[in-house]
Amino acid sequence: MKGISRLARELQLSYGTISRALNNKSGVNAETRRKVLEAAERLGYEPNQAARSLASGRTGSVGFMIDLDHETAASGDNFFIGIFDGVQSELTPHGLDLLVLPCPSRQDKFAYLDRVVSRRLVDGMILSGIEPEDARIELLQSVEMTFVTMGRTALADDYSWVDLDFEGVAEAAVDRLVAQGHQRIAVTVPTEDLNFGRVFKNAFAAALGKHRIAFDPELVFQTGLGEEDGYDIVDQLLDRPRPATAILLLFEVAAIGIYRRLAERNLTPGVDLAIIGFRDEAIIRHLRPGLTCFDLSLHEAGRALATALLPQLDRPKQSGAPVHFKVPMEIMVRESDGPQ
Amino acid sequence: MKGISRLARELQLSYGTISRALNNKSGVNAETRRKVLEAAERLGYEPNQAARSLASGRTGSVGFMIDLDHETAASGDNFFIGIFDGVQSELTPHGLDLLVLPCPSRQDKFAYLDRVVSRRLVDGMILSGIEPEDARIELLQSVEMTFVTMGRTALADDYSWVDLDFEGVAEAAVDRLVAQGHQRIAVTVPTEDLNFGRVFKNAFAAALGKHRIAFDPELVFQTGLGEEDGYDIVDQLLDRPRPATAILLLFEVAAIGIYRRLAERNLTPGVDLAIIGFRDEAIIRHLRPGLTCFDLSLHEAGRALATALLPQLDRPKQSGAPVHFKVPMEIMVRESDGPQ
DNA sequence: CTGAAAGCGCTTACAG
DNA sequence: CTGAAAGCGCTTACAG
Repeated sequence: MKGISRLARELQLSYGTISRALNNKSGVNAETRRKVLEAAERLGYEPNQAARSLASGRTGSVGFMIDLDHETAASGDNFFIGIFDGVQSELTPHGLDLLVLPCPSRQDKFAYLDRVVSRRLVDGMILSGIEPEDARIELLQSVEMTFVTMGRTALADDYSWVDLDFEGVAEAAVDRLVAQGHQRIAVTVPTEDLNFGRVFKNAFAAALGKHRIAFDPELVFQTGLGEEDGYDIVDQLLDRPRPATAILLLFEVAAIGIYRRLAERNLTPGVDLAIIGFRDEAIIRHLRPGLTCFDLSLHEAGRALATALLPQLDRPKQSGAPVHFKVPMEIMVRESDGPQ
Repeated sequence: MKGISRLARELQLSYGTISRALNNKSGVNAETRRKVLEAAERLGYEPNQAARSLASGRTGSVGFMIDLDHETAASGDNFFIGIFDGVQSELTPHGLDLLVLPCPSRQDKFAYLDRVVSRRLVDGMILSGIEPEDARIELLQSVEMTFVTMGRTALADDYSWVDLDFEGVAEAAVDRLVAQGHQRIAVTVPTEDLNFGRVFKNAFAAALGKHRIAFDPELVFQTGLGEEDGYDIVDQLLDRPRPATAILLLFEVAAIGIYRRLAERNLTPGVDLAIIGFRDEAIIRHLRPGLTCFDLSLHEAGRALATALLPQLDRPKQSGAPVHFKVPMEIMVRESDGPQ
């Protein structure tokens, strides 16, 4: 005698009434509901999720797909931890669980997602590591599964996404550097086929354009995400006919490598090269002079993802207008970006 | 007409036969099986997981519970990414999925797990962030859910665990430092109530004992996991009646802070203070002089977790002897731990 | 080797 | 407001 039948016998009520009471459906006597809830609590009853899913067609959970691929994972670290927490904070009150679905590094992302979706493991999906043309989006659209992405594709229009405000970052950084007299501003973007590199580059070019500064492709460096990538770039920045006087980074730890190489060359950040970093993470806070970079709330990003997902989850199909939310990033001025 | 019934009509076979063919059960004609598999492939059939779970009592997935708590999460980052990949590599061939279950920072870990277990979301669990006395273990034992832990409790005997070889680390590091003339060796352990701090401290005391060096509690520093915690410790190490001459770390990034503070005091790692770090992560590889630390395979750790879990998953109850596996950590000698 | 049928533990129209 | 019953899509003894 297990599950709901145990409650039914204990309470002398039908399955239906118990189910309705437990699920907060209308049309249950308040006193009956109280009794059911009390008995459930007392007997430690939790509904069997498989049975519930099969009967209702809903799993009560949301999947968050991440890559276990090395390059992206390296930057992922604490990034996703913060996001997950934000997502949960919005999901839990709605009785929804978050299931993180790690796609093995060896496995094809599309095939992995296809299987998750076909097996009906979750009611909705959150995708990350978005590529400029990401087939996963069409997959989810074709099977009518509710989803939202962390990051956007090149044609970011007909679905909901949340992304960092790369445009805002590019503009704030360029505005500030130009105001300080810089004209030769370099940027780093990922070598990967990740779309945010493209977004950022475009935004950067636009920000330069606003100040009537020509965009120089030679000052765009496609690099990995590591500390060593920052290290390697310094000589390329400085030892050229027209050296860069400033650099804007998309990865946290690259700044550490830049500082190190500058130190080796007896140069000073903010004096010999203006540097603006990306996220204000613990790992870069010890740099001296302090690294000017951007503050953002991962928790807010997570909440935004859940918030975009929830209405669609409640009433699928009636999609409404897609949500496009850019998580604001606020510049934190320190000492690494002095005048030219 | 969906799911298995579509196949049934297409093939003119009963549900039972199709199910048996799909699930690789014995007693199906080879030709029949081939036809079923072909049709399933062609029609893109994937069994509904809820129905399958309800009927079979097995979910086909393994849960990996992680904390979203800040302190532990900070170190977690790439650590877990590597482990997940190792776990998957063993699970996938068995048709099992890995579901990462992030416990929100605000939520009680026991209650979170209790709910997961009661709802029968997974067939087996992997636990991390193990405390010296971790009630979650008794919970899983009492409901007879298969599990293995990443890390061990104080009484690590009647269940399977995989842990880093803290004993090996302590011994190798102490042996090496003592051989170089060090007698005043300090260590950092987590302030948290995480058991690995305890394990490491005991192993460290034992390693000292082997060399007949008294264990001095004043040289054990309970600190956070951050770079700044390393920074803060340097003065405490050196500005005391009998200064420490060496330090052994449990966290990767603490070394960065130690280097920084030493540089400020015009002291050199490996000359004025011997330092042995923990994991050989990208983030510490740029340190000069190079940080002596330990190499380990996260992938192997993940594989060990899955390997310990799989036999129990196949035949529950017939537990067999619990697996206790320590992931070897090999010392990588660089320049930060010179003679006294 | 294959089929018919019960059953897994819930939810949800449908009556009353 | 409550009960009786069908049904969600599979698996698995049980016959044959």
